[in-house]
Amino acid sequence: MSTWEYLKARNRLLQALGPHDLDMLSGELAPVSFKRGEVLISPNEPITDVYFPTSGICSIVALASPANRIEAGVVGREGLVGLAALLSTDCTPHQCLVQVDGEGFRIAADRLRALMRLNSRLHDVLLRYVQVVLIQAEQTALANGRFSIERRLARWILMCHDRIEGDELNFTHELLSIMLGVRRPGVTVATHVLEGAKMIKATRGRLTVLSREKLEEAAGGSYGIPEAEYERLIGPFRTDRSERGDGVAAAFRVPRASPDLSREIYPHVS
Amino acid sequence: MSTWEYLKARNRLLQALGPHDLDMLSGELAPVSFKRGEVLISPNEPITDVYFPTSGICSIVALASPANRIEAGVVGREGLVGLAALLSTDCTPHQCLVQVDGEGFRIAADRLRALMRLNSRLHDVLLRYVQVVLIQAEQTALANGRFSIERRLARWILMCHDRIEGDELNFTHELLSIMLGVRRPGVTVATHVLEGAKMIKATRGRLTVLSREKLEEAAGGSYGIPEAEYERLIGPFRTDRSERGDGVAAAFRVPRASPDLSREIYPHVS
DNA sequence: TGTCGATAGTCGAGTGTTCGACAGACTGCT
DNA sequence: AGCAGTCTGTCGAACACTCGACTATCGACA
Repeated sequence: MSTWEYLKARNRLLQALGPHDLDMLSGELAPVSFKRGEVLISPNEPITDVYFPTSGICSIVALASPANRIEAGVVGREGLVGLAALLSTDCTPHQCLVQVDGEGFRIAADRLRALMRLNSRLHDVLLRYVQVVLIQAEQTALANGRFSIERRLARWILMCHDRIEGDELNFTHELLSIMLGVRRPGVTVATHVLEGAKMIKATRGRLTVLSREKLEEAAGGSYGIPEAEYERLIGPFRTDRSERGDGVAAAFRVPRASPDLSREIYPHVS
Repeated sequence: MSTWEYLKARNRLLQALGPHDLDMLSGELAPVSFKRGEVLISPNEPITDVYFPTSGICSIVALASPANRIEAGVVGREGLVGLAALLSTDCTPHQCLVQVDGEGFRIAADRLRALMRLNSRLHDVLLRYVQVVLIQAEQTALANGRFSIERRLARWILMCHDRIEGDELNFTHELLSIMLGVRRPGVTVATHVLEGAKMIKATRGRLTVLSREKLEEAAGGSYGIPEAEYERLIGPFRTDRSERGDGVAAAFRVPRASPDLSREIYPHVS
């Protein structure tokens, strides 16, 4: 099995297919990389490709007007970008943009649809993921309506932390404020509270997670439901920080996608 | 064609299938009626049946705890209840309950899934509806995060008005406050503003729409995107108040589902 | 080493919403 | 006609968040 094959299975949806069904898809998948700020899906423009990230984070941004926008969902290596293409649709009014640099695989939307018709395992896994995204959006509606900035910030940090390796998130308050749909100084204040409680450490443009447990408490129930649903329907969700093989079957153990960060997180590897 | 056949096509998804594909489904559909307060889908309980309403309104309620809940979506005769069943899933953490009495048709979830595999038209229409619901949830996240009670109330009234016949909605402020996720007196105040601007008339437990145009203005861009997506992907959306046949092909013109309201809205029928 | 742009922190005033509590008004029932 | 329960309207205080404006700080680069 080539290095590409290993890397493909870093995306948890592709991993969930298992070796046999992934094989079927494999020829269609082309490696890509994502840069922060890149727009993967533009509102009301045809979706030609679907992306399966193996690292990095993308945001689904709902917008009513350019000034009125808010994040409605987060996608990382557990998911895919271009969901509308699975739903017999060619485009969507929302946007999907890259928040954290990463890599992944691209497949032509019409090819993926064709394969879904042929392969029921693929069909099932991807539709289950749709269910998770739907629940994530609904939970975001709940959080936005009923939780304070502080709790929503804790929730957001947890959701991003689930999708990265290591504990460092490179986000400015400005960016956070856009995603949460609040004012920038509001984020500054909320950050201080979380920092004061030793949940995170914040430095200029960077945010380090110190205690997930405390953050989950701070999120006050706004975090966890879509994540649990993912685990129930698809499989293990978070980036595992304690083990090497990510809990993947031996045949699917993969080298790290970002070797430059490797020493920091897994000091004794390589 | 029997009266049941006419009634089935009152659901806009079934209507969108067209006579031929609806025929395929028809034997599986059993008539049901919904009463306000009924819970059609309970959190984390198996979804055995999917419902296609022909009248009435249901809410998709997102909840983190019994006290923390908010409406994340609205379903009427344009949609279906039990979406998770289409997504290779047996249950969902959210709730679906009846807000306005109505009628519709029930089909066993596994039968519907089987038919979706056989009939690509059915498959497409239903997945497109999933896309609309997803966008609705994302827009709700946006509205909850960035719009005032007043705008959200206007949005909510419009969404319900789209799904009923006539202009009267029987909702208490208490109920509205739960759906919008705000305090009850907040709804009272917002109602007064809309009433003062002659957008609605409010009496005890009842709310009459006077001007959709003004309401759409008051909603300030928070209304319309999922509705437009529905029309683009599936077909006409709103309950048409100006015509008799609802714009449906002659073969699908139907008698009203709720004969008791009939005279009020269609005075010369029957 | 100094400059400059980007990021973070702070302030007082104003607004929208909650909170707790209660008073009034409508409606169905007896 | 009277009562009970539900629904609506209102109050002052507290709070969360916004708004506009400004300052402080960091860090890259000259």
